[in-house]
Amino acid sequence: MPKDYKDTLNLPKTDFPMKADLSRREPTIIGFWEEQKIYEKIQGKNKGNKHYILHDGPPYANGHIHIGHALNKILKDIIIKYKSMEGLYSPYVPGWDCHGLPIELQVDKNLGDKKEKVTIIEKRKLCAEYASKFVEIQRDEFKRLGVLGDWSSPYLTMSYEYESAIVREFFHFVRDGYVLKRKKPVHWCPSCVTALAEAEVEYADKESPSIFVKFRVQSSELKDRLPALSNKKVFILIWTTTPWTLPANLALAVHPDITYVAIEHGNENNPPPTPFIKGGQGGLSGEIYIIAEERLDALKEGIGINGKIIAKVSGKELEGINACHPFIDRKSRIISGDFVTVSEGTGIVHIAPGHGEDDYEIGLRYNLDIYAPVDDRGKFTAEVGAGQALPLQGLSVFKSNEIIIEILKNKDALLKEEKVRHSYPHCWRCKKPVIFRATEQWFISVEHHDLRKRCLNEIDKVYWVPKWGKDRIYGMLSNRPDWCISRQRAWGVPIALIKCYNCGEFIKEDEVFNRIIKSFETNGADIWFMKNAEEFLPQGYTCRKCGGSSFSKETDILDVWFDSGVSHAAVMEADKRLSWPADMYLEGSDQHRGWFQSSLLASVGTRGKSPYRTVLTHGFVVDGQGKKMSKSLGNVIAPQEVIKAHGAEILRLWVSSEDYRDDIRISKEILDRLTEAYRKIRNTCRFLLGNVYDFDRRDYSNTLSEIDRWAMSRLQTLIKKVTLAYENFDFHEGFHTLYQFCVVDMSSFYLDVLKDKLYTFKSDSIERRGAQWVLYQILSTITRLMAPILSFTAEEIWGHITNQKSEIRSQKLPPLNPPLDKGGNRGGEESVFLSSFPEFDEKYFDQELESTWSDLFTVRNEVNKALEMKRAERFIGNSLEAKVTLSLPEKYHALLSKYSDFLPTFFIVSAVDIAGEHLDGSYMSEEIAGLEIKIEKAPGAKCQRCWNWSETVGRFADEPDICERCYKVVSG
RNA sequence: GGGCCUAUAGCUCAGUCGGUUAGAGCGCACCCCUGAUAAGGGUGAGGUCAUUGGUUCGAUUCCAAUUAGGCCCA
Repeated sequence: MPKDYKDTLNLPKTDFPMKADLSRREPTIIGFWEEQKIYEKIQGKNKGNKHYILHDGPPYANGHIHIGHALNKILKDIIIKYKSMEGLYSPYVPGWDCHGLPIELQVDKNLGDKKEKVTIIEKRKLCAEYASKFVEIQRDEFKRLGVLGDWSSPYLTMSYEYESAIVREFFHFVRDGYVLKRKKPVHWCPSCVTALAEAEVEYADKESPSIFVKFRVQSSELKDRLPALSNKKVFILIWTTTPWTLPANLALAVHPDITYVAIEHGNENNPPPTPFIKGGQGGLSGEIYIIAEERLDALKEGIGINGKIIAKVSGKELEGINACHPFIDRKSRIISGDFVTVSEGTGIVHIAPGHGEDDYEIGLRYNLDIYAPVDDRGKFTAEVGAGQALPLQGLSVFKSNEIIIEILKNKDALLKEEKVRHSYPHCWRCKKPVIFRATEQWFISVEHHDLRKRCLNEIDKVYWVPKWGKDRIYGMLSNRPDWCISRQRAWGVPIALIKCYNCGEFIKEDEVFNRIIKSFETNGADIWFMKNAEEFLPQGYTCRKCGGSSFSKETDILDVWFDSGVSHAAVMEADKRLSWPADMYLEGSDQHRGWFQSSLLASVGTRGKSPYRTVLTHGFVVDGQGKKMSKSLGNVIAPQEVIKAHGAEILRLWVSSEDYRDDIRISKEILDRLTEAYRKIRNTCRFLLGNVYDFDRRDYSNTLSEIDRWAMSRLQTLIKKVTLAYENFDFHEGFHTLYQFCVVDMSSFYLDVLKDKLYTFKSDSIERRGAQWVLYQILSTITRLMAPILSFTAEEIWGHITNQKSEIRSQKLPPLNPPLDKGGNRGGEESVFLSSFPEFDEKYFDQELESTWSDLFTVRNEVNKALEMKRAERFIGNSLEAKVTLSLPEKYHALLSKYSDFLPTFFIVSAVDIAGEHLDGSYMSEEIAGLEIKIEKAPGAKCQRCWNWSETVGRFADEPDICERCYKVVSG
């Protein structure tokens, strides 16, 4: 039994555990950050430095967080931590969106039958409580992700200050003339007598009439444009399933680019099969119908029209022609809209701007009246029929369908009638069909003072990541209608306007506005619902217009997008911790329509400038197949589950590893891969820690061997790449670069090669100390490079680096200071986040060295292949059993000869020879022409201490099992 | 149906301003080591660069269409 030399070696020592046990350890680290007030210390340290404000978009305070929230907050956290380590003042003030329908609905649901009895104030109180509850829950869930921020004082859109800021900003718009009241169709439940939000509408099957209606076109309208049709009975054909909207018909819409045909019904070559319709007078021979060409076949079959095409015309050419309303003495103009399709109907759409979304939009464009002669209970008003006697007044619209069909028949305007079953909106509460009906709503005009144009200009100045975000919001904003800001709801900030009871004039005086703002500031928006209108006015106030002295309050509330849209003013501008404008807004790509846009409008409208300099958007989280997550598909992955199974750190690593510009995938396999990657990084750091346990922390930078200088240069390259990745928000590139550094440069090469030196050399030898110095630099550097992403692990490692955690050290060593550890210990003893981000150091970067070594690696790879072949033959096991003989081509001969002493270490073999000629039985390289590699057993015997094979083993009588090199160490 | 976007190995990503056999790491297979050990090392097999057309001497790269998927609208 040979002597055991293990105790004479410097094997790695560390109490940094290999097993991360993240889900258990993470809460401890969060506790450490909280107790030590690390976030506050970061802010204190950077206060006064250049700002980098990332303004948090408020998530909705409803429900637990999902994986998309996690993605969003982690991305924000990575940026803020990076910027903070760079020395920028980058506070994180989280916020929540607290008002709005979903919360109100949930509260209604909880109230059940009691809902009708509670007052608005009581309900608002319940809503606030509900929102508070989820603010608490989400706050804990966000903190659990390792996100650092000012969690103790977030901004809430329902706080008094915020609510008063909302009305203040609203008044700003009012004062500048942006705000107007206008009719707009909304979903309306005639049975509950209330407006419904989209979320309150359920789609269910319903039977409706399906009718084809003729609109006569007078010859005079056609003379110039379509002379072929003049002097004939020409009709435009439309199809509808809501006959009751016909009294409100004001136009007919065609698609400008669709081809329409005029078909002469039942000409002599093609007599009509009469009677061919059920329940109508039908088409008469000789009548001409205009329909979309593509609908021709379907309509021949469906409604039996038949005949010769006598004209073809594009939609564009039809535009402007006036048709006659079938039963009201009114023109119905042909207009063109892109929403018209040929998928059903006739390719021509009946337009009632007061009763449809498209109809409304196109109606605005063509300046049509937003006409809806229907009251709150869904009954026709006296207005219906425009002065003509129609038997519709006071009749429910659903019941009037039959009568209207009867009228059409009598007027010979009905071409076909049948019933259809289709999906139709119903009220979620009473389950009855709803209608679309124009009601008075408040708007912010996007044309006033060129608001739209000014916003588009600002979009141009913002830096969009990824860059297509600009096109997206630009397109959306270019086409968006005026901003409808009123909601007929309880849970929100009221449109705090007061109107004269007598003349209807709204008060728009600063004095009144300021009183209201003040009142909201001290009492919250609830006060609006508690006091009379007069109480918000100065004593004895009279209407400036009519002198009236009684007033009423507007009771609609503001769209919640207005709430969050003014956060730039309510938070960034108002909060002492922040500043305006923000350097970054960072949200999912859905916010191009949402927050990015509402914030832009709110800011440009009142400040003339965009509230953000950079907008970064991420995609949505989808499953491993790229499909969206849904309960019904059963492919939902909750962040809470991932945290429980793997730890929040793995979630953070996931966020950093994927390209968030696109949709990002998550699956079991992805998480498994990341867990592996995590272990590799962790173990690399553990090995580094284990090998610097006895480092004396002196400066060895001037005594480095070439391989150490190579490692230092690679480290500089790493710093450069990772920093660039953070700067460009390409976190996944940073992750991949760091990971590959750990795997390729460190684990599989540098650390493997270094073991011999670290373990077997004299512990305080200059060679070993130099290597330790480098390992320390690497450890300190990569820990800080990973900190914004792998925050928990970086902090854990940092504790060991800075000596706080280590029980192994026998003596307290002096801390490392720059330049020994550049940036690592500038007040950063306590937390990695108080240290500085690593900086590229020109001094250690050596491009020439790296490129020389790149050639050496090419040869090394070939040697590995040769060794592997011999291993497969069972000729060798451990590579140290081998001696390598090289025959080299010209190009490599000089290079390798220069490194001949180093080559055994480099290849991790016991001996290397460079031969001048062809070698028998050698491996012939395919990579390098002329390279031959011969593998033989290394001469001598295996040294029991360093495991190298050497002919010097046995020369020392007192230590017969070890080599000369080891003998010197052991006996010295 | 419209706007914006995506598609490179099992996974996550590079790359090609159009030009010889398309890269990396992981995973996988096989092997070695047992002094990073629920670790470490080596070798290898994996891709018609979504499909189909077009431009070009030449396309994974440019263009168009299609398919699949995502967000926002309708």
